Amino acid sequence: MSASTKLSTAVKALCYLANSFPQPRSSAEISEHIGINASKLRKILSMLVKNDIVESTYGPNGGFLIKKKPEEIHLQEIYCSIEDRKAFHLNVSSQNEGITNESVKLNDFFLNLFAEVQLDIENKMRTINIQSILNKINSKNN
Amino acid sequence: MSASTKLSTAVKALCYLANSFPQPRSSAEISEHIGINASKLRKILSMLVKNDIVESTYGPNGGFLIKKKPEEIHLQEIYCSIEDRKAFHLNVSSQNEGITNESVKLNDFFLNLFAEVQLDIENKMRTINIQSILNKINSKNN
DNA sequence: TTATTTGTTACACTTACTATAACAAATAAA
DNA sequence: TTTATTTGTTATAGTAAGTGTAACAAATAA
Repeated sequence: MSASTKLSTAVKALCYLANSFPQPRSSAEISEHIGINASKLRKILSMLVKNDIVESTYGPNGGFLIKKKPEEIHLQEIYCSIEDRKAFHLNVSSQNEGITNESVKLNDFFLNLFAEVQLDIENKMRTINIQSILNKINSKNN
Repeated sequence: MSASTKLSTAVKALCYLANSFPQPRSSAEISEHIGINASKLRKILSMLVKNDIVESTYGPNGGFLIKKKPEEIHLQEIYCSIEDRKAFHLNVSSQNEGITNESVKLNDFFLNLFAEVQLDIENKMRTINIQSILNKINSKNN
């Protein structure tokens, strides 16, 4: 599952949980609502639980409950919770043996460039939160 | 080969060709210099040839020659030459059957967001050209 | 005619992804 | 205490994608 797909799945689940609050929803309910396998969804949600964005209760009438206010949950925070590798996964070819000094410098150049792009993306994601997404979704009524 | 690895490989080759001008270099020479398989390199360079960034001559003493001035070759142009899919490959989960209207709207939201990020990256890549990279590489003399 | 070089295809190998199943751990309700 | 339910995690079988290299036709200079 790609990083961006995971992110959009997490956001769909969080929007559903935000609208359901304070009613807990099981992985079965959520997965049916947003169209994804329940087991896969639990993997994603369990990471949101570890990062205190969502709380879970076991057993009958249990499920997942949103733990923070929608306007306090930013895309960046969600992304960091579900993905350990850096956003959007940029590589540089780096063979460490027998390459020229020029190649090493170019590798550094690209690592810096990709780090900058990374930071731009993170800053953009920080400006977006679940509440603003909900507003955007609801404002268009077609 | 990931998009970003391809890009850095192409740039390494172009820097080498810029410094070699007007001496053509064979794929064997370039691949040895930058540390990559010659066959793979030819695949990348053949795309630069099709986009008039590099020219190639067959036969003895043939090889690849840079065709434009280093300051006129932008990262964005290189990227478009070697990659058909959009930069950095962002996905949105989109099952078309049995999903809610809410999910559809969220998919649209993410497609728009990723398109914006895409544009930001492209604009950044347009500000960088081979000459500016060569300058940066040479300015640090460690 | 020969040697060389590009451009492209093929292929075997490995790695990664995907979707689902299965089940232990936890817990509410009966 | 027992049962039903739900999470969290592991396993697994199947598919897809990436990797590195080889092979060879097309082109061309010597």
